[in-house]
Amino acid sequence: MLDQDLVSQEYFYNFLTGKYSIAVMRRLQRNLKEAGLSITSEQWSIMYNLWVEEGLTQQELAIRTFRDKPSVTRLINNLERLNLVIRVNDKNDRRSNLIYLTKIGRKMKEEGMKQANNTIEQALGGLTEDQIALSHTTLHRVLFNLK
Amino acid sequence: MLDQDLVSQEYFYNFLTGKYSIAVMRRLQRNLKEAGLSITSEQWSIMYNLWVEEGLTQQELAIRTFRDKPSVTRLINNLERLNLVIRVNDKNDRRSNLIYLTKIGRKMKEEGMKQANNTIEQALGGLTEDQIALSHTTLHRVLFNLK
DNA sequence: CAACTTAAGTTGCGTAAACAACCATAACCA
DNA sequence: TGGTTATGGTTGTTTACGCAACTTAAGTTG
Repeated sequence: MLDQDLVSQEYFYNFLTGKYSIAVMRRLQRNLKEAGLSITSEQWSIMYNLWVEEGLTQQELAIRTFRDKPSVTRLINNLERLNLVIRVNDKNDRRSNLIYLTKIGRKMKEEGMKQANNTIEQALGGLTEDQIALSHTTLHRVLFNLK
Repeated sequence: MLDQDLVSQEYFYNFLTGKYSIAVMRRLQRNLKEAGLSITSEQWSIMYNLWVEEGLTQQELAIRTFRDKPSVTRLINNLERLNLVIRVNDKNDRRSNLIYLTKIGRKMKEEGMKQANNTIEQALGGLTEDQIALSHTTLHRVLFNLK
């Protein structure tokens, strides 16, 4: 590869180093904070999945958030300390913890989703529906390729 | 927002929580490791910028990698410990450090870029040039919006 | 049913992140 | 020129990540 290509391919390398993602997550974090929600964007990703469906195992949360098991263990630890979720031992499979929201955690949904949608609007401003849909396809494929 | 929307909008929320980015960076990490390069994907992003242009300040590296100053300080610390880069105090502005590659760091370029390109190929496999180009436009806009 | 394998979760260790507070030097400007 | 402001970098604290090793419980199979 020639050196000139480095610059023209900059987009790829930005992608590789998570530049876009850093930008989005940082903005989400900021929006959450300004709305008075003291959770991180990583914690948000767990909460989001529980807002969609409660009673997931940590394993299932790991798959859905694309994080590894230790990361989920610790995110749940922190969320439990914040009184947003609780672990309930599964009676049918004593290895598993089922994760449920607390009242506080459930109440957080409205504002949490609002800030998420805010962030998305800020990120995608000026793009057409078509452009957004096409990127969807692309990113979906990336996830499929790397799974 | 209705609950059904949560699922159809999943793509946006994956984007928000860095799911795509985690996938790509994890793969880069793995490819680097398999090629015998013991650097993290974050360290790679610093090295990449230095392979393009040496003698950047930490400030400039922070901008180019979209990281904050403390993050760069510590990344440089670790890279210096690995003998891949050195800090050189700028004689014209004694506040600044200019970052240069060592011989080892320079020699790493070939394999480092190869693994990066590998990762990109793996991530974008099955996508057309057009699709890739369009996503480029979209992500570029996102960065512009959030900068 | 005992031995073996798989699965869910936790712990340890090293690295990286955000944010705030800080130090040193340079630039401004009145 | 002396005081203020801005800039480049570092340090401290809390949170998060990746990998490997480990524990405990289920499932499998001879």
